[in-house]
Amino acid sequence: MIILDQTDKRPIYEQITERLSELMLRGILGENTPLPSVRSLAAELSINPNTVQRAYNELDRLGFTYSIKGKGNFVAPLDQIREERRNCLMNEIVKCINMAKEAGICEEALIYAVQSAYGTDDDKGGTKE
Amino acid sequence: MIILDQTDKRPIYEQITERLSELMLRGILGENTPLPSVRSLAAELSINPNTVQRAYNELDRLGFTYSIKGKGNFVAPLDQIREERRNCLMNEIVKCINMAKEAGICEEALIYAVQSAYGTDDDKGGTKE
DNA sequence: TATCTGTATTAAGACCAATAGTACAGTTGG
DNA sequence: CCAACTGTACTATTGGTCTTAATACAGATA
Repeated sequence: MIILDQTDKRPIYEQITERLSELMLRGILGENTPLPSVRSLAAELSINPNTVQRAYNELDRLGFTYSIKGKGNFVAPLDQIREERRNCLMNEIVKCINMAKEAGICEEALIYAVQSAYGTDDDKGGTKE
Repeated sequence: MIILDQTDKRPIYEQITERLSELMLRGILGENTPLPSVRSLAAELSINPNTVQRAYNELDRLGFTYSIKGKGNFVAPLDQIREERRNCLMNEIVKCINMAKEAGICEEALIYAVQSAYGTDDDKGGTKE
């Protein structure tokens, strides 16, 4: 479910947070699904329970999960989270586009990049997936 | 020339590196322009000379500047740097686009964002610049 | 009640950013 | 030549964060 990347320089708790939120955003972990317990995930990853708890705290703070004492941590309803995610991504993309413009990248190159990703360009690439 | 953001959690040397590379990419600091000396910039920013030197090392390593012992640090020829910058930005944008697709953002929204930035959308915004 | 769950706290070690101080090497102008 | 500038290198120390470690307490459940 989770694989830690030792070469990744980011903190372990951040890797866990990112990985789990990714699984939730993709729907692989559905609403109200219980996460592994703090202690069991720590044992599985051979890390300290405190580190797992820190990751879970982050997820809770960000609204990805809710926790019930004595029962566990559970995936929260994520429609609102997904909407925020989209807004956040659009902001990021607008920033990137403006930087691209400033760096001298032409509009057509960006349009083409979008069409390639969505498989709507004339012939190339997007046959798979 | 450089203003440090105390609220910025990134290291000081990174802020300096970013700010100076920005000035160079925009042509505000032209080719072969000498940067402030390690000690003078440190005095100006009220930080340690070692921190400035670390920033200058980064710029040198990235190809933004070249240094001559006893003379100073100078802005490097930047055509190649600009090209690398464009490649880097395009990679970033492709990543963003793919994340957007995965998050459920439609192709049209991205096309519109591009057109808005370049002022080629029908009526909105892009009157200035 | 035993055992699972989450939560909180404190202490210690490792690592990095940054400071401080010193030293050495090359350049330049008087 | 020499004083004063430049870059560069090195060690030591401080402060903060990440992580581990060891407890402790509280709620849920079979």
